[in-house]
Amino acid sequence: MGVQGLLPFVSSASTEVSLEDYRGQTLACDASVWLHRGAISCARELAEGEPAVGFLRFPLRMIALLKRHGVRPLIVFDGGAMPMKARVDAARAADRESAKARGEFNKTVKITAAMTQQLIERLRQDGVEFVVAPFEADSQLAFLVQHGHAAAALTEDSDLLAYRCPSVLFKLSESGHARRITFAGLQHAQDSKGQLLFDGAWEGEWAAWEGGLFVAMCIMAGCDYLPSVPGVGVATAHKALRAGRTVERALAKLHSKRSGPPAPVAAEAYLLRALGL
DNA sequence: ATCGAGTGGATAT
DNA sequence: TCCACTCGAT
Ligand SMILES: [Mn+2]
Repeated sequence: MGVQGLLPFVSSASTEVSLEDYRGQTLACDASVWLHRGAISCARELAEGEPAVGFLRFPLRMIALLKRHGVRPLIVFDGGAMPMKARVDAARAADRESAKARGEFNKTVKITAAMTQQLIERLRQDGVEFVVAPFEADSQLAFLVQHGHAAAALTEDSDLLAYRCPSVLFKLSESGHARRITFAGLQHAQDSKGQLLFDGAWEGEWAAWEGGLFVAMCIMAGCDYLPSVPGVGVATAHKALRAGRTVERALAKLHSKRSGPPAPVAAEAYLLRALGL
């Protein structure tokens, strides 16, 4: 899921880059999207339990693409299931079941531990480095970049920005080009009218976003771990935080303007605890 | 304007 | 594992 609507919201902060820009460097690669895309090529076989290895082709091709540009791939796999993500996991399992009933095999694709293990065996043979994250790959990718083990993360997941990953590459194409968003670059993100989103409204505004408001915005707009607040997306969360300048005042503002059923209390409690407030 | 639910898509020839 | 797009509701 990621943070719904976040990438379009901050797209002005993205720049076109080439893998050539990372020649001689390491990129931490999100294995899950590559595996899913690969699995589509043999979705029916996988759905019917037939032996299949075709799903390996796409990830191996992407690794070859990186190597061709002199980039060292560090493949990051999802590890254990996150207890807090059980709600989303259950919803996806139900979606897969109904898709199977309708014969839409593309939507039944589930990456199993056995499939992950097959790719890992190939990586071992090929001498490609990899790590298995304790839980989701998202936070592991951010960690690797934050600590200098990789120059950037290569993924499709907007959650990497919520995890404050310093540099993220999205939408890699066969030509070796991608869109890069750096966390620091968010300071210059603009709205459609050219106005800065996270700086310039008051003295030191960017420092406040960098120091926690941006993460709070992502959580308020909805994450996989909590039921989202109805009617609040990225834009509304951004406006409330900008007007309130603190999470507490932003939440109070949203409460006061709220119509309809009361907002879930649990989400707010978790948010405040997550932010240490 | 903004949200969110629904739909379609990612492969490969 | 995710995203982009459309469209009705608010
Ligand atoms: Mn994620």
